[in-house]
Amino acid sequence: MIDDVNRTAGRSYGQFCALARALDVVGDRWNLLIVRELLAGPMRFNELKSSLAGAASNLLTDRLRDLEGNGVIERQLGDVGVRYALTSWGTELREAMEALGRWGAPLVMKGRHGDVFRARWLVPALPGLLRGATASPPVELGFEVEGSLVALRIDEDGPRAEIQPDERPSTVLSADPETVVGLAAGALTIEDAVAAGRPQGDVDVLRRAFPPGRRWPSPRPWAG
Amino acid sequence: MIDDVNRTAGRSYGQFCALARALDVVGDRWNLLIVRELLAGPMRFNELKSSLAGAASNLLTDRLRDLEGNGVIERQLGDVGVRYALTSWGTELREAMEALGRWGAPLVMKGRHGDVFRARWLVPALPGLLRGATASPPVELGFEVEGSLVALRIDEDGPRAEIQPDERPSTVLSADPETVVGLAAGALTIEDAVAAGRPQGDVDVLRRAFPPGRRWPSPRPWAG
DNA sequence: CCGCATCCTCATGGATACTG
DNA sequence: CAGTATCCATGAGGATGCGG
Repeated sequence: MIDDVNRTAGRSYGQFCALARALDVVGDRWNLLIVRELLAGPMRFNELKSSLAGAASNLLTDRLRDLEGNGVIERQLGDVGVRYALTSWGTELREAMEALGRWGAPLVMKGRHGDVFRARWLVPALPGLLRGATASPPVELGFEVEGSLVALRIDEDGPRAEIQPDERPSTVLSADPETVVGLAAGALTIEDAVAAGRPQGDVDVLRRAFPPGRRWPSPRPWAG
Repeated sequence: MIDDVNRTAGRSYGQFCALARALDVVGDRWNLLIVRELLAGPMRFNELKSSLAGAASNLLTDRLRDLEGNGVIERQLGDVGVRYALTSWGTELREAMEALGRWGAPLVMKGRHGDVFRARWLVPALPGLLRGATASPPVELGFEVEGSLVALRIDEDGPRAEIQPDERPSTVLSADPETVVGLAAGALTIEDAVAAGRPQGDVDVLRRAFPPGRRWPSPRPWAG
């Protein structure tokens, strides 16, 4: 408790550059993963802690304070306790994070190597990886992964996802994380995913959401 | 030299998620700033070192090795020595970095507080902040900042920038970093920038590149 | 000069335990 | 539930050395 002043966010790069300033705010370890969690909705401290296994509670506290002080997240004091939520400015990180996720998609194609998984992470990931997809009339479907349901809706405005929706879509694909992530990343076709999972409802709805022919924009030398 | 094996890139988040995997590769401190430097063209080690003042040389070496091992950058052994350049996959980070820069733009609007500046940083920043702008016929202009010339071309495909172009555009605005960065970030109008700088050539060319009415997509609570 | 490698110091991150 | 307190390992940052 010696000096808690000037505890903003680690060390600044000291550069007059928008990217460097952004990294001063969200570049520290765990910060963008906290934002990813909150992109699916507000969370309690212990929810964050359990979802971000590996982050110590003190570190999580530090990061939440930093992000709050910088206007990225806010503490909501409800009658049930403290909830953390993105501010409107924090929500605008979605575009950058979706772009980073698309860039990293080839890395998840190389398989899961004992990594942990949370269905909540699909909420920003699915729309990000399906960026540009539109459908009219809209397509509504769901993925059931490890007991959690993620709803995906594609309409004229593009794709959106939601965790634990109020009503269950009539078409749901139950599958394991490898299948759903691989499908979203383009490593699997919808036929692969349907074969590997347990489809419920109209398989043609799934085919509309994941038409064939999606390809990586450029070859990946290390993909072998 | 005890154990140099498994020195990939710091500590992995251990999450089966494209964003987390991406951050495993480029999330370490300085990594994205190295990529930003190389987005403007290949660089020598000492160029990187001087442009990224504050990064120790050993750390820079570590990061360059990591990025090379992960396929983001490559070492080019020319007759003049070693040059570092982005791979094609590394170049694809541009979209994510432009998005992060747009998100961080409000932070540079709050002014330069003794931060260092390099004209090279404008090369990814200007197109990122002008994203979506098109012009036909194309607009070509330049900014002269601290002795360096940055050319900006906007055509039907959008904006592109280049450091130290082969030929000097006929319209060039000489100004200080605050003016150019503020203009790009939307904090200044082109009239402000022209008044603060020394325009050479056709001011209407500048007006075409920076039409009035650019606004932030949402209010910034902390902007005061 | 260029391209690092070594050494040292201290701030930061991470794990465990504990408390209001 | 929501954090503190404490301790330790690691990584960042600065200075310097050194072969080519």
